[in-house]
Amino acid sequence: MNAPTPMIRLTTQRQIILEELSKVKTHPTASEVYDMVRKRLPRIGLGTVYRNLELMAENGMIVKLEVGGTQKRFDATTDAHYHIRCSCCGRVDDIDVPVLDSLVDAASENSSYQIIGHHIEFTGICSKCREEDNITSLQ
Amino acid sequence: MNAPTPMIRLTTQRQIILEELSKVKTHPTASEVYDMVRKRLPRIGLGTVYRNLELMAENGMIVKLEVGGTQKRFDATTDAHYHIRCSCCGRVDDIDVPVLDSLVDAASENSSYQIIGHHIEFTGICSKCREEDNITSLQ
DNA sequence: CTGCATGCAAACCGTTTGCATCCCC
DNA sequence: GGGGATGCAAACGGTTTGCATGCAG
Repeated sequence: MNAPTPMIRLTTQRQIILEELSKVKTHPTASEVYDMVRKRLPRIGLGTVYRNLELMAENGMIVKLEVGGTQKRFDATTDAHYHIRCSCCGRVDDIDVPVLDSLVDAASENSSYQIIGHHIEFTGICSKCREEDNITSLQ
Repeated sequence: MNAPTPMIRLTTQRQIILEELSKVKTHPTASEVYDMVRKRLPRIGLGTVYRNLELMAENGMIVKLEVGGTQKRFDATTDAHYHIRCSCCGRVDDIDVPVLDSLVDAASENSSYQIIGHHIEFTGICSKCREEDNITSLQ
């Protein structure tokens, strides 16, 4: 499952990916991270970005957000918190609602699964899309 | 956004897709639905399945589950309820935890979004995967 | 030095779409 | 009869992977 971290090599690419991800409070997709990183490392490959985001997520350094929409998103903040996704443009923000750890207990009693965790995803329309009354297709 | 339902034509394909989806309590992916339907309509196209699942979701006849994992999943049960996804094999089941409508109010007070709804997704290991101590890569 | 990490490009997989034909209303 | 629906296949977008080379330890 999560191996005892077999020592994670500190390459320039990894440092910069982590730095750039930590800089933003949005929850960028892999290709958004790629764009940010490419400004500092123009020759980096998209594959490297994917490989390292995945690896850092496995090592608990960052979080891979399993949210709706077509693309995975990444978050350098690893404390438990919930998210809200704009049905219109797909952006994801943190939302300040207290974390309900008790839910896991409640769920454990009503399921044959061995429960690991939970996540709440709110959906709504962000203020930007409301301004632009962006009546495009909802994601 | 959601048009006032411009009358949805009752084709054989639609009926059978809906019937097959209603038959199961799992939450099949589009290609799983395709496989089920193909037993009764061998010439149906995968595109037709996608188009109709999408259309029925827009019309509120079924629900498209915006859950983690690589594929979207579909649910013929439209009442609000939460789900649990197996990190090991990706299957999704219903979970019997009371629906917390109050969350939306709490969220509304702490966000600039106009909130539409929410969904809770638990993650865990299903009993089948535990038996097989299926230590494959987690999704 | 040696093996893990990288850049590059091709492959992959789920989903969408264009188009000629079909068939429900 | 006509317009939406279908089957088919090609295109698409996001992600993964194979491979020769590079570089951290």
